[in-house]
Amino acid sequence: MKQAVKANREQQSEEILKHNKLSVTDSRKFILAFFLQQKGAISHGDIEKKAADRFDRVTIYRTLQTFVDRGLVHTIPTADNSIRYALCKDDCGKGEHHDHHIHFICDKCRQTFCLDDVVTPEIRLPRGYSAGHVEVVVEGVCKDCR
Amino acid sequence: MKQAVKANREQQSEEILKHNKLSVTDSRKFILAFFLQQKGAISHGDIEKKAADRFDRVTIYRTLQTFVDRGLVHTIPTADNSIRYALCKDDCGKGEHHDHHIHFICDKCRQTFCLDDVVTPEIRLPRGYSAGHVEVVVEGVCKDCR
DNA sequence: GTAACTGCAAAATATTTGCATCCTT
DNA sequence: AAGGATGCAAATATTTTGCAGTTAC
Repeated sequence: MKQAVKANREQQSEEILKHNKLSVTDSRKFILAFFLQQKGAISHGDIEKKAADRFDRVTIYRTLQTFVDRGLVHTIPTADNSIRYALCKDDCGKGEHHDHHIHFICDKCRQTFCLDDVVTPEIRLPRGYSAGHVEVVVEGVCKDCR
Repeated sequence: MKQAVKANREQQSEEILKHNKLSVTDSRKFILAFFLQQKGAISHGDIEKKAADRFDRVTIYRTLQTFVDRGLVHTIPTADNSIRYALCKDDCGKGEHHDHHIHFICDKCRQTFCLDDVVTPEIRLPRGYSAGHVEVVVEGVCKDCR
């Protein structure tokens, strides 16, 4: 059963790659499957821990960059200089992300989640400013940790 | 006249340091005066460029850390792994920041501003989540660049 | 005088780049 | 076969740590 789930993720990864016109390689499949497996967002370090023996650190950098460039994955800014990455649910076009959900970082488990159902609020800016992307990051305690 | 303004910032820096029970040293005065002079938020690199010949890089790291710890300055997360720092307007207590303004990053000039008048909105979280700090970062074009 | 701060050296960590080789299409 | 992806080595950049000397109070 578990095998089946894993196999499913692998297949799903492959489809996502093809759909985005990226060549299907081991590292891309692996990293994408890891994203699918995770509930939350992951960092470069998380991937490295999981795959250090299988892929080069540099490959992970390049793969993540490719995913971000192609709109498969978006970054979540944090205050501690450790960028996290999460799968885009919608079809984000090349170079243009249009996720409008907020992000949640749990103070207890330190996991980062995309709250897909919570839409970023309208922000009223002072005269003269025009808004593009709005990023909301909430820190608190997640439903599993309370 | 310019001299007077500068001298004023120096004096102001000294007062802030004393008020926060920090010893008054050259590097702290300099960095604090730099914050006062800036409209926007600054990065470690900005300070280093300005003061590389006067202070050690390590001193800048430690000074910034001290300021954050003591609540003089808060950090602004960015998506490109380059933390920015800005003065706290309110009296933030040791270890506890309570700024509730949003941050704005200009796509043109790449400056980061604290929009002190724009209050962070209430966010309605899904059942089970409890919110602590809410960070809002808006990207767009600032009033000087449009 | 004492505790705290700084500079310097060095270690540890993180990220980027060039290039030869291998793999996907 | 051709272009793209990977691994490896090395260059760069960033951040942390230890310690000895200096400074603020």
